Amino acid sequence: MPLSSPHALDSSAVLAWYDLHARDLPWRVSPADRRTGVKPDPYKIWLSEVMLQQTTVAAVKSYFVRFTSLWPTVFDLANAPLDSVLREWAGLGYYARARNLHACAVTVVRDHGGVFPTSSVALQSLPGIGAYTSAAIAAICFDEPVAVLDGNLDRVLARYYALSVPVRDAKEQLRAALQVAVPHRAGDFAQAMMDLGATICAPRNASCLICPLQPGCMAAREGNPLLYPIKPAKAERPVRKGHAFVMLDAAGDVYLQSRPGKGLLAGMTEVPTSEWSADLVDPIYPLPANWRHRGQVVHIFTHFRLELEVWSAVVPPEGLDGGWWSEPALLGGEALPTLFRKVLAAAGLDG
DNA sequence: AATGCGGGGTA
DNA sequence: TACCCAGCATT
Repeated sequence: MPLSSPHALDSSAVLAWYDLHARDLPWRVSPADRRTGVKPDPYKIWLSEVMLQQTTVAAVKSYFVRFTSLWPTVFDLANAPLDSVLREWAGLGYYARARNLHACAVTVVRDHGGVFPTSSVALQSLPGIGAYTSAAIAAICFDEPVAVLDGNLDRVLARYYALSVPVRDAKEQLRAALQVAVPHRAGDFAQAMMDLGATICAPRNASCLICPLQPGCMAAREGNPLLYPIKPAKAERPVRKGHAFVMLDAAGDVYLQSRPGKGLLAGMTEVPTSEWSADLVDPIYPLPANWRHRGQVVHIFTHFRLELEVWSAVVPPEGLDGGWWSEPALLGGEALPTLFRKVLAAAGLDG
């Protein structure tokens, strides 16, 4: 399935569009500043790129500002306790990213004197930095002429070539087609293509009349660009059910514990729960008490839907092991993922 | 090559 | 509701 278009990908047209319409983002050096010699800070580009993995710009902005305020350099982040990094990451999702972020900072300080490697190949050996992120950092910070292929580019290129198969079945062909189009301004080109995908060639709206790539775009020529990219068959989302137990002591403090270091929500904070299974079984309470049903919480993960029945009770402070008691007013500072903030809210706590 | 891994914005 | 987002690590 060769890719074909009567026009090569016109990087000059894309750059000209970017010079006029670049998004203003907290981690970005504008094309105008870039031309005067301003260089992006690799630390901030790296941090933003990790946060942006499978995460929207809107969700990332406040986290990015918070992180750079707390830890302005890679040395600050490397010296921070992992626990505090996980706490600040809480709510952003994909928590392995936070662990890898900290591990990467430690590696850069210990093995590279606090200076990020400048090639995409070297960058990709660092924790949490894969094919996309290594290329993005190398292009944006150092103008390495490398193809930067993310979800936006998948969509833009699938439309440009009217790709008749799902993107995952033609990834390397798309990469090769993009690679030959990378211009001297490799960093601006990468950001331009992503901006184009985010604004003009969007998932549910394609503004072909103002698109700099329209002259060669096969999907635009066909007349229905939203037909692309072709979706692979979707698996349906199973349901898992269980119980969550919110325990309060006489002072009103709530019992919390840490999740295991691997797997779902690894290392994050939770309240005790039952096993999660396809069929709801009767609750087995952690302690005998006057348990009260406080309602149900529904939470959607990528690969399953979770329904938790929320129970609460006042319990004696002994008989529990491995966790700690937290004042309700301090819950905001705990590494609680959104699921357990919902559970606490159902039990009448702010979360 | 396929799977596990969050959460929110948006239509 | 369903989709999709500046993907990576593991198997």
